[in-house]
Amino acid sequence: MTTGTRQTRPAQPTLELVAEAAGVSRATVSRVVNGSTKVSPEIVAVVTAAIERLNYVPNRAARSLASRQTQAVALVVPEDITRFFGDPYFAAIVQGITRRLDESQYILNLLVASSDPSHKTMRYLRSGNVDGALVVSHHTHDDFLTDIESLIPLVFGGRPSDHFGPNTYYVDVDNVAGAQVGTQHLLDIGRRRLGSITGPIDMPAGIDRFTGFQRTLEQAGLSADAVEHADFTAVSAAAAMRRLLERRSDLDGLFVASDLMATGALDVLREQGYAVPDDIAIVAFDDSPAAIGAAVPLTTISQPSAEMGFAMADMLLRLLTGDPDVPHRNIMPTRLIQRASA
Amino acid sequence: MTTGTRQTRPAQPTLELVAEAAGVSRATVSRVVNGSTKVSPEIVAVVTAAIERLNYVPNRAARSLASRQTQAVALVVPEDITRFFGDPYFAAIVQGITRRLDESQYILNLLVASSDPSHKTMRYLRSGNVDGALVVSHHTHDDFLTDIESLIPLVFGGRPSDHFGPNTYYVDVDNVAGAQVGTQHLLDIGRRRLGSITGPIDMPAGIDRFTGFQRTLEQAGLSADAVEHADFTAVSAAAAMRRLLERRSDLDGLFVASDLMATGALDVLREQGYAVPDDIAIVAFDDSPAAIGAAVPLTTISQPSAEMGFAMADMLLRLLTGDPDVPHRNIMPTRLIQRASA
DNA sequence: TTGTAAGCGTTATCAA
DNA sequence: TTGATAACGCTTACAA
Repeated sequence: MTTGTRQTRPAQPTLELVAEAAGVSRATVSRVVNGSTKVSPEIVAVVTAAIERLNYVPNRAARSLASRQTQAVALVVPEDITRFFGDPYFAAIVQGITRRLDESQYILNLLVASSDPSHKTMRYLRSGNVDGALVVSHHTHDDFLTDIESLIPLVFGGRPSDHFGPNTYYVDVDNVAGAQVGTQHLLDIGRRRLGSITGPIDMPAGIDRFTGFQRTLEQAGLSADAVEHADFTAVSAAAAMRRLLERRSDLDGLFVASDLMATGALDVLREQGYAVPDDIAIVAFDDSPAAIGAAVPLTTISQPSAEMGFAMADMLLRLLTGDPDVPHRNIMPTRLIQRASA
Repeated sequence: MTTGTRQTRPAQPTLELVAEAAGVSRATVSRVVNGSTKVSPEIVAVVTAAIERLNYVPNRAARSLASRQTQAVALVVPEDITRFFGDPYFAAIVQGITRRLDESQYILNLLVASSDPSHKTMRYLRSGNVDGALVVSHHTHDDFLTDIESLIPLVFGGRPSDHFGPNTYYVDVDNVAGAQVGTQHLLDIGRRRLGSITGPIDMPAGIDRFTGFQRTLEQAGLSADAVEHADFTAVSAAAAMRRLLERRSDLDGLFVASDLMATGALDVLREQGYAVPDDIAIVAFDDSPAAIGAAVPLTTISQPSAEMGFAMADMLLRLLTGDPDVPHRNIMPTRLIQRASA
């Protein structure tokens, strides 16, 4: 074959063909393919043989058109690719999701898009491509999903914004409580001049962890004004760290809303000659691989990211079976993991 | 609505409905939706209005059943999720691919699976889910794709194994030449006792980079037996580094087949008290973010990973249009990037 | 238990 | 330029 010869691609065998080869009707083949019990063993054998021989695989478009099901679910991530790949948190979530999905017939379609998500993603979800969707890293202004909610089941990773009603399904941790434990740990080891680098204030996880920090300091009668906001990236956290040090060079403790951000903060601290934890102790959040791999292994609030992904997928799958007793929320535990940074 | 009330989900409007609302035939609506020029402006206006009003979105299953096209392509990655997320190389590739695909109508379906790939992945590809596929991180034993090749266009990232004919499409760099440049650099800065940590020997990229290393040493009349194989992960590279040091504690230069692996090697070297580059100089491969972020910024062979992803997608898209002049290979340039490690 | 036949929501081929 | 009408490949009542 020479370059550019447009290849004639052999058509895949159809149900029709298998039926003919096996000497039965299309309906019977369909029953065999779908594992119906109401087919005699002999016929099953004949049909199965024909399927093998012809190397038959059902056409998904036809199948989903007829059955009104796709056997696929989407994972919607309203972030750009760089953030998606850059934060180990997502890796853990996806891992958990696929672990659950692998035991099912469902396949996963990844929709990672911050740019124009309202359009392409919406279209995708509304075109009947998937039976349901998982949503992580949800921002409060991402209200384009509210319409989708009435079309297909949605499960959120992290409490969704208030655009969504109280009947929304989600898996989360108690971010406020987690942040309180983390901040308290800094107090417990004797730190009193605490600062925080927060997540984005347009995300519940960002807000809640900040709230936990504030609340703990209030209760201790300390000021909580050494705060800078960032967006869960290392770069933004580094910038926040610089701003923080400019305002308050006397900090002795820092609560950072994610491990990845803590690595960014660490870089700046090292660069400016601060020792961690001696000068400044750090407690982070996530307990992702980034925590262990950090220049100073991070004391951090562990959340079971992979298990959360698993639970999300499980919740969605139950929803898809029409299970009437799926609880709307699943709040999973956090715990303090002590390492070198605090 | 109470917990568990099975929600009645509104059906999406169909072509039929739009046609009725606009007072035209289904065929005409279809023409408008697909941007046919042969529709009078007035009718276009009427139909468009009806589409807007009803919030119509075409059903993809029906469309692809009728048109025998899916407007989707797959990215097949025969690795497990952990490796996929762990190596910045994949992030760059995916970024390049989506950059190209975003300018098109096509959507991307990610198939990341090392376990039982022959089954689930095959089935997916053969079920008519996608019009074509991109394959990266291809192992020589991954011969399950050979059947697929006759069904849909395939474009490989990296030269595929010999299971595939000479008419296979792929985007690659000259790994042998790149490795030669890297190894030569170590010689140029006066190192003479060189070792290498290679990629997996079941991957062309692994083999070729090793070949480049060997060839350079041969030409210099030096021995190339201080070699350990790893699998492109940091962990495997760390183990390889330990084995290497056990055999040869007098190395003064090291060529490592990827940045990620170099970070694993660096950890071991630091742990065992070797200074980089003073005791041992290192040249790596990829020029991914891992190279800059490494404990010692890495001198490395840069390959244009994102551009390669872009080129792969572009090649596939051209193939899908039936373009008769798509070249079978696109070999992109590498170059040496000097940083601190050598 | 098996077969017949009517959809599923599009596109595409003809006529008009 | 527009409209019938027949596919596309499968599932699913309904009959037999």
